[in-house]
Amino acid sequence: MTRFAPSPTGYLHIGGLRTALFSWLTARHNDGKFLLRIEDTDRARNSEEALAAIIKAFDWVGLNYDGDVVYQSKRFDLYKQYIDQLLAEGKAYKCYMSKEELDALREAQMARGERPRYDGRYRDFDGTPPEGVDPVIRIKAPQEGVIRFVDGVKGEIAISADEVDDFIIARSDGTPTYNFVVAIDDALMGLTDVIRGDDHLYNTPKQIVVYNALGFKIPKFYHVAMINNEQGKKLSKRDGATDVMEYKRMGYLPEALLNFLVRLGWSHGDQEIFSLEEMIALFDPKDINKSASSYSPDKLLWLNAHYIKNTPNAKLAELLREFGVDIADHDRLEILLDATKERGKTLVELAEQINLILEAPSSYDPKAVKKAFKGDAKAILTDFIAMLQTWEKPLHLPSDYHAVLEKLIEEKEIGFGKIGMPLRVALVGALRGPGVDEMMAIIGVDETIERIEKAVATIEI
RNA sequence: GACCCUUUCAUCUAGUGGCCAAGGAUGCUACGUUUUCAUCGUAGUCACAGAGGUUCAAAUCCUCUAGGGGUCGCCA
Repeated sequence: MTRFAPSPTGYLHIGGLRTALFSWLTARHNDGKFLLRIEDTDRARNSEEALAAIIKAFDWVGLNYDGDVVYQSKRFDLYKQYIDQLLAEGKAYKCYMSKEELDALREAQMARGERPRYDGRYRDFDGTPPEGVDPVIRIKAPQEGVIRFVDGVKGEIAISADEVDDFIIARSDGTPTYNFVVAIDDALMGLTDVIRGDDHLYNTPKQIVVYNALGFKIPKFYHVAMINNEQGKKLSKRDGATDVMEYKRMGYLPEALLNFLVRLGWSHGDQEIFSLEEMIALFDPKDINKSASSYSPDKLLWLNAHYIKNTPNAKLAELLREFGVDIADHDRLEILLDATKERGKTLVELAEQINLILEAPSSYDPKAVKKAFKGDAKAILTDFIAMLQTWEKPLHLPSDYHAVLEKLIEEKEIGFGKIGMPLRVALVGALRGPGVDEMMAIIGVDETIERIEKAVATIEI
């Protein structure tokens, strides 16, 4: 039983998706459940749009969660019960310290070179509380010893008790705080494995304090190191997209993104390509790396190219709709995509490749013209048109067109390049792209002749 | 500033004391295939952060130093 617990303050971050993936894989590997919980206890910072964006991103990559989404904001009554319980048991207490006093205390501690923390002044307070102050509730953390736990990634972690102060579990307005509700929910939802970013490492001892105070069973923790940029610094928008949905817009396939992310901080021998099924079969959180990894988009691009090549054409045609290419009903769909899908590393590039063929060239690349439209190119192209027009066999497949070319070469006693190059430029305006046979088969004989005629008209001499 | 985590090619990583004068992948550079581009194939390029120890033997264990990251909120 695992979970992903984002706070709805922005889009789904690429790093967040990796943690979610690790959790999801752990659950699926063990035939367990994967739950989604929204950490929205801070009402001031949440937004509906952010929540919708996160769910949408989950949808896109295909990580399914079990049961209903849990909203912490709807469980305040539950948390209140536990606060009252701790208060009644003397495991928590009211603190009347003002924010100003707290700031002053922190500043003084910093000045002395200490780690700032609450000094426990109201821990055993039984005097008269100051007037007009709404108290916060603090939990009693152990005052000596060390808090230990075994992290599934990092190994044994021991944090001295005096690093953990009596932290606030309820604000002065009565709302509960993060470390308190996380521990309660993780326990109540029955989580066995908590996989999260290692920026939470220091929250763990705090949450253990809550587990112990409430008598809950402590789950197994896994703290996954962050993803940095190529320079090893914190990943920012300048290093490329951090919003998961941005990858969709850039033409990445979700399976490529997931394959890329799973190999960031995890590996299984030398294997690079993992289908979702293989990931589920092979993933074990104990194999997660301790150290931070750097984000480098090259490999993602390579993976994306790989997955595009291996996606069925019908599926590709459907995906391409979002990129302005509607070829689902094209009668040469198979030839078209077979010819182009090895040339586009993203759906955006693939769309460009397709348009290059489907749309008659509006101009001819000057360099290509110089190279191809010379010598007797004009005459050869003209001859080719004539042959196409009088060809008696059907012209459907690339091989049909190839036969015409063969005949031309034979009759004129020329090399393939003599016709290939100018023909290519006539068809697409440049010296690149799929084979001319394929391209002619895709656009058909009429369009082929039209394009060649148009090109011939531009050739001087 | 204090505390915690971390350190193998440019990047992702394999590696748990001898199989490692360190393997795979991406990138990059050649060459081959291709009428072109791409794909694909072959080859090359490139690393154990540094210094001390322990040991017959260390990338692997220990110590220190340095780099990087994280945390110190009535945020999550």
